[in-house]
Amino acid sequence: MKETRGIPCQANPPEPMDNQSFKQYRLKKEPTASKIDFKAELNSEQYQVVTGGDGPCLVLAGPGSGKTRTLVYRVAFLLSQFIPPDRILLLTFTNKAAREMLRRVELLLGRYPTGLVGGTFHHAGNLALRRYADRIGYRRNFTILDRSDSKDCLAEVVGEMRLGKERYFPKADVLQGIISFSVNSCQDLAAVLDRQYPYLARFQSEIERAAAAYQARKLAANSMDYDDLLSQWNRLLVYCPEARDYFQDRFRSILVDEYQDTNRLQFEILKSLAGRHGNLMVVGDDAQSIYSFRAAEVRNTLDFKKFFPGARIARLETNYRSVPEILELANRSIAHNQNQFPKELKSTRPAGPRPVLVVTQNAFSEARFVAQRLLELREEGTALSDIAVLFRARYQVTELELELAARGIPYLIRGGIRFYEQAHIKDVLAYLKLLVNDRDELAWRRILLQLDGIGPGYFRRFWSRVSAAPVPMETFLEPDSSSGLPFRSRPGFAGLQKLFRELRRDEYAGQPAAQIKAVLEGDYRSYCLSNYTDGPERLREIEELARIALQAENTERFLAETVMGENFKGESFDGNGGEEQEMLTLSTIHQAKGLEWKAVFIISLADGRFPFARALEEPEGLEEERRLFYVAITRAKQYLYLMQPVIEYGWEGNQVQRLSTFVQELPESDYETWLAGDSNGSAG
DNA sequence: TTCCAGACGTTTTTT
DNA sequence: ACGTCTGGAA
Repeated sequence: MKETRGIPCQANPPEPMDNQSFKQYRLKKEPTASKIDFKAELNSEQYQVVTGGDGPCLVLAGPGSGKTRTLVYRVAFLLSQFIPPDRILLLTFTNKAAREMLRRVELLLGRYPTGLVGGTFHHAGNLALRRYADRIGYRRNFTILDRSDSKDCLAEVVGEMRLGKERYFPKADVLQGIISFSVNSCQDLAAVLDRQYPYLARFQSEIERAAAAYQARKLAANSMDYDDLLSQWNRLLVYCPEARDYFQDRFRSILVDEYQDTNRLQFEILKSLAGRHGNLMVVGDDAQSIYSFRAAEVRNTLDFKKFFPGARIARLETNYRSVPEILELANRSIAHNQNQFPKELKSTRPAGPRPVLVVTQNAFSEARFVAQRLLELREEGTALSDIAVLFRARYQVTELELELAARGIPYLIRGGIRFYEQAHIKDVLAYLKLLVNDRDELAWRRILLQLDGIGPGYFRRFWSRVSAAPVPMETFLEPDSSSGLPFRSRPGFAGLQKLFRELRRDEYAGQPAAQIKAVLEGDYRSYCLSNYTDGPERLREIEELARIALQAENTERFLAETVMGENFKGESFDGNGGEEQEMLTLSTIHQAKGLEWKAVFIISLADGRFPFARALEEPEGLEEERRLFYVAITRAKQYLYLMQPVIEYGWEGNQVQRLSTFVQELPESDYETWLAGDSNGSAG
């Protein structure tokens, strides 16, 4: 999978498209697409979409209407029309959705079509920038900052500018949110402050200065944050005609899944990419727009026709997934929203069981019920892998995790802390980052602060000297480069120099797995064991990381994919590491989008937990939460359990919680109600 | 300046 | 219960 995806990162300028090389693709590589009998395999709605002509097209698709399938078949159709795979761009929003999409392309065609670029917007942005970053002032070997890196960087900037001294000046977290929203929504900071942070408006000029300094800092470190992968890509398309021409020519067909989640910035990118030919097919469902906190613009969907005059609009309103009882519940729920395209979803499935509201005493009895019921379902023939438990926020699932662990039920948890965001993983990645980009200030910082006797102060001195050098790594490796650092740090510093001398030898070049091993064999193993109580476990994870790295093409690619979260299926390790093992899925609703299970439990359906209290502070908050509920319900094919814990086991004693608004507003005839039988809902 | 200990407040969703 | 912040000692 790794080597077949994406634009190769080559140093030379793009070659012109020539038909000769495309012919080879047609004849040798993609015979399968032309053999597909589209008419036989698709229903009439889907067929219209799949075989429709070029030009802009908006597909409004309800849940379970086979929209990803339609998109995948559209790709196959294009290939069968002799369009070479490398002239197709397939975009979506999350890694999860991207993986699913690409998996199905592969499944349908028998193999991944060589050259087809598919993945998240960030993935595509990364590839585009690897090719052209030098045109906008960066170098092509830039490294990528994850959320906490960029937060640290921002905190550093604020500290140096002495802005933090102002009372109530926003903390780095908040600042990052503001800046990120401004970038993604293409609004200037003043507008964002005005509309969403009026209480911070008095800091406007300071925030603007901090944002500018942050941007400059990243440029100097030759590193980009997640937002840069989009905004710099967009800059490239706007300011570099050569790059724009290249991408406009190269991608003669662009397909976007989960379009309702795109934001203004992504829209601008799409406009540039599809600007010349307009061959843009987007598929989405406004009722499933759940990323407004990331500046998703439902207007992109609602006003598609305005932006792309002459656009076709197609609808997929048949639902193949859920039994009518579940679909009925979903339709009733979403009808409470004002802002939407009303849709008439029809189920094709025969009648099934009614959804069930299960009232339990508290989160522990809720967990017990779920565990017990899912074992029964398994007895009745539903595979564990066909069951999911969905929740609004990560912390809501802890009681269930305990219960599952106690019963030895295997599960895969999605959402929450990501594998690559853990300290020990980031530590190791920092070494690799320096091998790729020795201007990466945050990587240097991370590594040097591990040394005894070096803190932020000494690091600053070190970096102001070394960053001025033409090649920071060379300067670092010079014998006297530790001058100015405290005596105590000298052994560690020398060890670090030795490690990097080793890592720069040819046999490590482009071999991230070998590099990771060398880092471990340096001082990191001891560091890990002496700093973390669960050191051995962390080491095991690092070895796992090395195993994954074996698959990577080179270090640069490995780092980018890892930081963008593409390398880990479940974002965390499961005990057995077996992919095919029968496992229950635990997932945030956000991450569950686009997936389906035979049986679905939605836990924590109490006001305040879901709808989530803090989300209601936003103006459109309740509607977005309801869309989230809608997404959750429509994941279920046959069995749907709505779980209500009555008593909140909180810090300030126990409190009775109201049933979630989203269930209350449904007619009681649409579901059954069960009272979970166990009375000893003790807090274990 | 670094580093440790203890207090504090805090808990969304993703790239 | 968990990372982040603060203050004080080395």
